[in-house]
Amino acid sequence: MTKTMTKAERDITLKEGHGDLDSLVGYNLKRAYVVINADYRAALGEDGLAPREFSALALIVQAPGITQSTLARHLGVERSGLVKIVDELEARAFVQRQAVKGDRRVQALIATESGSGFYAKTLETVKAHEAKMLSSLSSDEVNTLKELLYKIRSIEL
Amino acid sequence: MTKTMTKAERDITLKEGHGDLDSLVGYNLKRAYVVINADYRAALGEDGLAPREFSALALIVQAPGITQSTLARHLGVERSGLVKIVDELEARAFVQRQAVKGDRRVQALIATESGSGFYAKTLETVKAHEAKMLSSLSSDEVNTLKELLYKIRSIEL
DNA sequence: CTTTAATTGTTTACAGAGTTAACAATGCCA
DNA sequence: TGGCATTGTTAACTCTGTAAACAATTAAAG
Repeated sequence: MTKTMTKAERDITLKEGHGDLDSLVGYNLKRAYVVINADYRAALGEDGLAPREFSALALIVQAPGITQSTLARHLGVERSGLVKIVDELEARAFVQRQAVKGDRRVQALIATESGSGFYAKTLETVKAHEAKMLSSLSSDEVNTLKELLYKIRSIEL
Repeated sequence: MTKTMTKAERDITLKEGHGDLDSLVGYNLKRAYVVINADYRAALGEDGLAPREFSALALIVQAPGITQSTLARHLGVERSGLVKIVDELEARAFVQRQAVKGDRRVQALIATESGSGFYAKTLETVKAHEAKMLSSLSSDEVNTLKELLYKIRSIEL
C-alpha cells in the first residue's frame, strides 16, 4: 500500500507566517536583519565600509574627539574589538588618532575631510537603498518600526 | 586660551535617539537583535539550544520528514552550514536522519520524542522571556512589530 | 539507452565578528 | 607614596556562516 512518494509529496512546503517561529520576536528580528544587511552590502559594493566601520565613523563624525572607550560603549562592543575597526578607518585615512594633552592614555578620534565626505555620501546611499527596499511599507509603518526597535534597544541599559 | 580640558568636557555624551544612525532601520534592527538575543541565551542557560539549532528543531517538529536542503532554504542558510546543526541535534538525540526509499540521496529529518518535548518546553520558556522582556511595549505594539518585521523578511524571496 | 546536467549531503578551508584575559602605560585618590 | 582604575592594545579563542570541491545519486536530453 505504501507507494513510493514523489518529490513533491515528500518535500513539505511549510505554510509561511503561521509557524511557531513566526510568533517569536527574536526570530523575526534576525531574519529581517539578514535581509536589510544583505541590501546594505549590495548597496555599498566592494570598497564600501562594513556596517561596524560605518557605525563607528558615524559617531566619530558626530562627536569629534570621542574616545575609543566611549565609542565602544555607544556601539555596544568591547574596547578590544574596536581597535581593528579604528585601524581600518585610519588605514583608509577616514579618521585620525590624536594625542590628548592632559591624559596621555587616551587618543581622541577625529574624522578627516575625506572621512566626513565619505560618510556623508555613504549615509545618503544607505538611506536611499533602505527607502527603496522598504517601499512596500508606508512611511508611517517605517517610523513606527524604528520607534519600536529603539524601545527594544533601550531595554536594560 | 586653550586650557586643558577636563574629562567631562572631552568625553562627549552623544544625545541618544537623534543621531544619523538612529534614523537607519538596519542599525536599529541590529541593536535590537543583540538585546533580544542576549535575553534568549540568558533564558535558556548552559544546556539550552543555540538559536540556530532551536530554529532548525522547530521546523523539523512542524514538518516531519523535511529534507536538509529544504530546511536550509527555509532557514536562510547554506546546505553545508546545516550539517553541523543537524549533527548537534542528532548528538543530543533530538532528531534522526532517516533514509528515504525512492531517493537515496536525501535523508528525511524527524524529531524524536525527547526532541519534541524539549522543543515544546523551550518554546514556552522563550515566549515567556520575550513577554517579560517586552513588557514595556503594549501587546498591540508587539503584534505590529512582528507584522512589520515579517514584511521585511518576505522581501525579495 | 546513454550521455549530460542537476541535486543532496558532506568535508575542508576560510573569513568575519566578537569575546575574554593579560599587559604596559598612565592617571586618580586616599 | 602606594594601591586602584582606566585606556589602548595584543593574543588566543569561539561562534556563525560561506565558498569550493566531491561522491553518490537522480533527472533530463539526445
